[in-house]
Amino acid sequence: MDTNYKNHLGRIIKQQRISLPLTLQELAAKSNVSASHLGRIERGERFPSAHILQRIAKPLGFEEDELFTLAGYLSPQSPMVSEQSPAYSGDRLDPYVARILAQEPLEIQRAVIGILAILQSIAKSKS
Amino acid sequence: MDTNYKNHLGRIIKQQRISLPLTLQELAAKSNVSASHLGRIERGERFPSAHILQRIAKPLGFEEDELFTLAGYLSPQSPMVSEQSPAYSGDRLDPYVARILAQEPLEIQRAVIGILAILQSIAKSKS
DNA sequence: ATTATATTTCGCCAATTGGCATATGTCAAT
DNA sequence: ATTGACATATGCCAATTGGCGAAATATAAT
Repeated sequence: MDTNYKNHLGRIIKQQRISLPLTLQELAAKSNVSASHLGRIERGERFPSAHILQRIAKPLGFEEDELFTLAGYLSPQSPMVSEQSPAYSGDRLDPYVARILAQEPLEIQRAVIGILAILQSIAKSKS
Repeated sequence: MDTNYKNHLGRIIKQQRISLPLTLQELAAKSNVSASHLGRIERGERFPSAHILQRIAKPLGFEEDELFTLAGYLSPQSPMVSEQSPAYSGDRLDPYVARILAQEPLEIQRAVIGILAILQSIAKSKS
């Protein structure tokens, strides 16, 4: 069972791995980290050390500092998202979220927003 | 042991601590890392984990990513401050979608991605 | 010198990591 | 169904981390 709330990192890693797509063994081969360990990390039974994160970052398509930030090892100090569009200024869009969504075609991106709006209206009607 | 090999980091940390100046105990108090552990790190008997590095970075006057790089956890190439992430380069994230999502708290952003993943798996199972 | 006091190092130990080997699914084709 | 091939999960274990308290060493003051 998808246990705790606390396992953000494992879910992110797994999702990224699946989306490539890679099996645990393939990722293990590319990163020199045992598949069993990777599996435990994904389901939150182990917490990856910095060395492990460094090894799996590029094979997963992450920048090293990005993964470190997601793991909570690096504070999200990055001004990355505050690029061109001044519309971003106040609020922050999570780099990981942006990366996943950017892979989707435009209509999917918009559909996601639409679903979000529906869920919000539902939540609002209950309060 | 390798008393002079990878102990690069220990020397840097000790030198920085002395130059401030701080005692091991003072640094321990500021960083919530035991003085004994800090001492062993400085003389290369222990290798600091990412959590420890994160705790001692600011008290020592380092930037977090700076210390991580010195520790060999982060590759020297630091494009963080430059500008946009290369991860976005291939695919595009619609500015409108980005603006809407950026207004939501982080957990909502992540939840949206999670829902997207579920829908994708459902769609996949039908094809 | 001889205390007193601060600072560093050491001995021990619980907790965690991460690998290897093995077990348990999962799914296709025969 | 049975087999075989692959993917993921588990059992076990060596190695490391990091804290606490005590010993050792340095520093200061009388």
